[in-house]
Amino acid sequence: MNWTDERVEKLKRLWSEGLSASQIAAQLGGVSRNAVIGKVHRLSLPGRAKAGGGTSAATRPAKRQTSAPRAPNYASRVTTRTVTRQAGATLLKEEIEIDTATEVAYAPSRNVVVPISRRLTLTELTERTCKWPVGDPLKEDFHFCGCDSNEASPYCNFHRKMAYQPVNERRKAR
DNA sequence: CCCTGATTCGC
DNA sequence: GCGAATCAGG
Repeated sequence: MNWTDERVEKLKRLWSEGLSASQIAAQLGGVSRNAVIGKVHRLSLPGRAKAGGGTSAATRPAKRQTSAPRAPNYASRVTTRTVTRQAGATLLKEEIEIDTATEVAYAPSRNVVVPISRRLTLTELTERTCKWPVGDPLKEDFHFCGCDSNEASPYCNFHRKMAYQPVNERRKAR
């Protein structure tokens, strides 16, 4: 794969947006993260602040609403909470709005923790990321859960249950 | 072990 | 110019 003008432009754009080299490589396709870094240097693009060691890129805060089906006839309060966590390639710092009614609807078992989606695109999935699709594939917003899938399953703990458990198990558990 | 960017150097 | 290997760090 050679560096066409389009690919170079895309590289510049994504790099300036703060995506990591590996993420850019995934989106461009056909190149390694080393190739991306090498190209960045050759283009004399500004490196990441903090010379001499990998400072993680600042991932832009993505405020998203959890638009899940609302439980009817339930008074729903919306709480806002800020969550920060290091998730492998991505520093996630997002303000999330949680509809309490939605939480109940999707987490009927007291032991289940609803994961926060890493919002990965198809090319960013690895062998240990949850491949549960989120949203409408025809929409821009479409992404995959991307949480740690614990090696055995293609899904994370939560979505594995979603995938393999019949709906009626939720009733029984309660 | 996962990841990050930086540098080197044979091609 | 390119990028794998390597380094150095979180």
